[in-house]
Amino acid sequence: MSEPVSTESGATQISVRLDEVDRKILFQLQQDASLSLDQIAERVGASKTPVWNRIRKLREAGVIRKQVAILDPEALGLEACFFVLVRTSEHDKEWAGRFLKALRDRPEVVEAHRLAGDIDYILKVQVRNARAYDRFYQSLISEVKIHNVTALLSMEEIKASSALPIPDLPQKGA
Amino acid sequence: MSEPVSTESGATQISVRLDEVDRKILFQLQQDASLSLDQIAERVGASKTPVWNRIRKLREAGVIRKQVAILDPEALGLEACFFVLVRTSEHDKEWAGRFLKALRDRPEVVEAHRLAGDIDYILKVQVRNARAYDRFYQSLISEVKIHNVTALLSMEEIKASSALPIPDLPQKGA
DNA sequence: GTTGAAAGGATGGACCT
DNA sequence: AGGTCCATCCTTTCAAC
Repeated sequence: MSEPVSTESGATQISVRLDEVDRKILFQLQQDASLSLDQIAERVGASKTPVWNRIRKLREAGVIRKQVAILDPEALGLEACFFVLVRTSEHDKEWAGRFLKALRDRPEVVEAHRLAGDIDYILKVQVRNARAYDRFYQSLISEVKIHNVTALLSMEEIKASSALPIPDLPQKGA
Repeated sequence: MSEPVSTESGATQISVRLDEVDRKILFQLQQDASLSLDQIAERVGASKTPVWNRIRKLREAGVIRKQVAILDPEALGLEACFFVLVRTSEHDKEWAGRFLKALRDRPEVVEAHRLAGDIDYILKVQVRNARAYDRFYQSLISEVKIHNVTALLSMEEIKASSALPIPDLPQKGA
């Protein structure tokens, strides 16, 4: 028995070394996580047990965060998608905390990043229509003070990939 | 009861009527698609078979698109995320086709939208570092002519939800 | 909508290469 | 280390109520 490697759920392992097989497994799981072990094993050219052990380790190491269903926004009636560029004059901690909470509390904010440069934040907001966006916007600015907002309306989703690019293995002996 | 609607894999159903139970199921599956039927049934307050039938229908109707593993970008060494605002002078079909192909061919382009307004496109690009972004950028502009590019560097992912807001689902605190 | 039964997949052990 | 076989448990799937 080896001692259990304590890998907490939140712990991000920076230096996870992935070999070719790991990357193939991740590639498959990013495409379709409903595949059976057998199918994955076949596609990566290995057999069940080692594949299963690798998946388990990748989960424990936090490389695989979770497994989710991807829904169709249009089927849910969410036909409007906005990217919102936010500039603020206030940069104190207290403001940032309230802004953050305001974003977290609103499910229509699907993504939010703090940026470098003169634009402070970018949000991705998924709503039913322009009116719903305006309600969101009014509600947000009434909760936190924002200096300047630019909304970019998406006309067409050209590409939407939940799959991250999996980096190439550093070639040893190259 | 309605006649079976012919739902091809790609066909987007605009008018899918979802009841409370459907929405609860979708809510759960967006959070964690690795839950067993039993667990989902318990959480939505129904029992196995009807839940199973609903999930099946939601899949057939295209509301549930797929099931994927979500990976941790940092664990993969993808520590830089850029939002790229693209303006172009060329708006002909041929250019758009080549631009689209260029985006589709590059896995580091995780998301791309065509916009209304004076910015024509927004891209989300996930790469290892600034140098990798520059390589991407040089490669892209050498392939297609682009009038103006602004890159916004993410300093911090404040919120990243693969979950869409499901209309009319009572949020906690209501 | 509920129960339960049969089929198939996941998990992990033992053992071999 | 990975591969094979296997045994057990859990889940999905679907028939019957």
